[in-house]
Amino acid sequence: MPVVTITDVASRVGVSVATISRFLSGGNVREETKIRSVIQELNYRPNIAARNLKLGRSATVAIIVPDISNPFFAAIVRGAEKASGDSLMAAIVNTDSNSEREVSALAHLYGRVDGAIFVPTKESDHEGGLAHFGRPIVFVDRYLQKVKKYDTVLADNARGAQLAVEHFASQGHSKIAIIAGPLDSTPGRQREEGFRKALDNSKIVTNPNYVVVSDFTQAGGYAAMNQLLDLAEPPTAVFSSNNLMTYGALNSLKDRGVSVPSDISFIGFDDFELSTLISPKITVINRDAEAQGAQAMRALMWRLENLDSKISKHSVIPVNLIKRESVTIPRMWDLQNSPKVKDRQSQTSDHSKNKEKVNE
Amino acid sequence: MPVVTITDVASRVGVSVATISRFLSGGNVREETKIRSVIQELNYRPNIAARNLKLGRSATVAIIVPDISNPFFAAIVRGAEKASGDSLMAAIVNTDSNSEREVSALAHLYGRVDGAIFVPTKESDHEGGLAHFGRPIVFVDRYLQKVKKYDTVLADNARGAQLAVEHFASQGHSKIAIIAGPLDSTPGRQREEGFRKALDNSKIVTNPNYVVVSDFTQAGGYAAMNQLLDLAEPPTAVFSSNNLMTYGALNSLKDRGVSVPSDISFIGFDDFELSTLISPKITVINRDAEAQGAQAMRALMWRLENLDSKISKHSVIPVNLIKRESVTIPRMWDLQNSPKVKDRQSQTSDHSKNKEKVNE
DNA sequence: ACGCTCTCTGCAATCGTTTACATCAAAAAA
DNA sequence: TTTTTTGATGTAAACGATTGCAGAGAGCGT
Repeated sequence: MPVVTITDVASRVGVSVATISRFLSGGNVREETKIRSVIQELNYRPNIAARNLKLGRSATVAIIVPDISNPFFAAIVRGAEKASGDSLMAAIVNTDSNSEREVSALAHLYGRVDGAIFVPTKESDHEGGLAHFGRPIVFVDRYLQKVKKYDTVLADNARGAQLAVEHFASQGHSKIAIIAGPLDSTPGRQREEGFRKALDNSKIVTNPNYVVVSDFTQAGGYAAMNQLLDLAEPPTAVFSSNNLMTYGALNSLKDRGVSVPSDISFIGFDDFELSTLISPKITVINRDAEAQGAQAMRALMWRLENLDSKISKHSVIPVNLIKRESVTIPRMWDLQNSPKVKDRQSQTSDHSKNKEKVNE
Repeated sequence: MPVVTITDVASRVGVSVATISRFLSGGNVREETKIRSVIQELNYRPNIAARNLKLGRSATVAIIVPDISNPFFAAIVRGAEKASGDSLMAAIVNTDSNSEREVSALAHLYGRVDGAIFVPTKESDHEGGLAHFGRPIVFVDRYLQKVKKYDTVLADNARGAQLAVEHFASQGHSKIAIIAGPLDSTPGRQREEGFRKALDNSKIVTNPNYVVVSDFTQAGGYAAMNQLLDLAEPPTAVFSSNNLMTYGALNSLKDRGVSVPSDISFIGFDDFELSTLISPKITVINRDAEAQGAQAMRALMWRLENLDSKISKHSVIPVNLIKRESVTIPRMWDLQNSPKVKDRQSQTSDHSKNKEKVNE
């Protein structure tokens, strides 16, 4: 299997390599059809390394995500990859939600890629690393306040929280809680802010106990929900700021025998596979993560073509409410007094029922 | 931001570029410390394209999977990427479970990568494309019978099916069914074969109606489970051959109000996130998918270093049974007669209960 | 017929490395 | 001391593409 080069093609056709090269880059050439057939015949493929060397680029972009196993990040990657077309190669880098690995990834990628799509774990300033990276970066779902020059693709986080609160309110809820993400992360902060603002709009006074700040992990969601349930006056509706915390919160509810939605109404941010398999089907705020990834890739590609443009672009992906079964009207007596969780547990037929089944 | 080359380093240190190059590739050089500091100072990074051009390789491998959004494939990718180290770049390619896109991906990758980890959708012969690709490929979870020269990393599929059957049998089940994957796919076939053999070992005669061949999709699992439930004498235990079909099967059971495990015991192949959130927690056959991906990458890297070796390597990833709540002993009367599904539905208090809740 | 523009072509330099080969000094062997 | 061995170094030729430059026809107006 001899490697066939542009020279082989040229000599076979009877022209110079320059002509072949020009043909390859879309120039006008006399022997077009013959060249085409010879390329086909010899199955010639341009040597990418040589081209990249000459052109001073790598034709590769990095997609840096905390965890590819998370369906949300997987969707981002997939959308981005799909949008990249044939001209670009995408190198996926997993940082395991580890800030240090983010900077080392950036350092390692330096000189190997033309740009990056970056979903940082925190908003910690990688500034040194970022500046040093020296190539276009598009941030997804995170907005570095200190460094304004980068493009971003965010979800409409505030709107999502607002939709959730409004839906709760429309069902008559006023004891509405949020399990928030880290306030030093863009989605964590924006969703919390949107939540507060929506409560204001609905003339509901915000109970500080109903805002518990967690960490976007399943364990965090579990603990946060426990904390809410332990309140003397627990909320009747809970909004969880991301999918992982939703898993944790639902586990907590399940473990404590609190029934959804009859005891507590629930909305999560970001849809998840299997959201329809669990009982009840969970109502969620959804966004098109694949579209978000695609948008990021388009933004990056645009920037690669317009390296000199100074203005940074920010796009926002819309969100929508998917109504399923986890929200209903609050119980009558919840509107009046505030029973202890304990009292309610004894009333949750679902739980005792579950126990029965397992032990039978 | 001037690009710093090996020449800059050389002249700064006061040696020739050859010396720097030798230092970079681990050779012995006099000015080692000085070189090191100059590289640091100038922040020199070797130009990958130039190196690849000279060395005639790309230092990139492709990881071709049907669907990165599937947690199983995501884990494969992750393990592979983690095992690749710094020397190799991994390009992920999604084929959307589309056989045509597989061959076009292979064609597109030709000349761009040094090798590939490939999880084909089917075992259809890409032979033309594969031969033409002309570089090492490690197959994951699929074994092309026609082309024996490739390395493979399979799960211990037969053993998995065997574990499931034995667990069912140990609980007293004999009406055991399988929702099998496509028999022209390695895992589909091996799991089905393992299932049959395990039944034999347990002296259980195989009821042909209890083997329904499906397609590894959620919809397929749903239909297959319906088919089993429609039998005059439905099984008391069902083994589903992959996670997607498990989702579908569970949805079917839920929709038809068949309670797990009191009405039917259930085991799925491959664990899934949230397997603990749904009621009951599903007992599964599990394998370490990340380890499988890592193993594949190691195999590929080994082969890249030993291109001439003719023997192909096949490794097998062990499986284990994770006991949870979806298996129990069959009902007494199921051991004697065979009631219609209809009769059983009226007995599933869980289902009516659910209905009540929704309508309340 | 002449010059002018226009389009296509080939030549050759170039991108930043690696490495075979020749050198050369120092260390080891004589 | 002389000869041989050793090991680091420099020189220069690749690797396979792109592209500025200049040349060669073709087409056209005068």
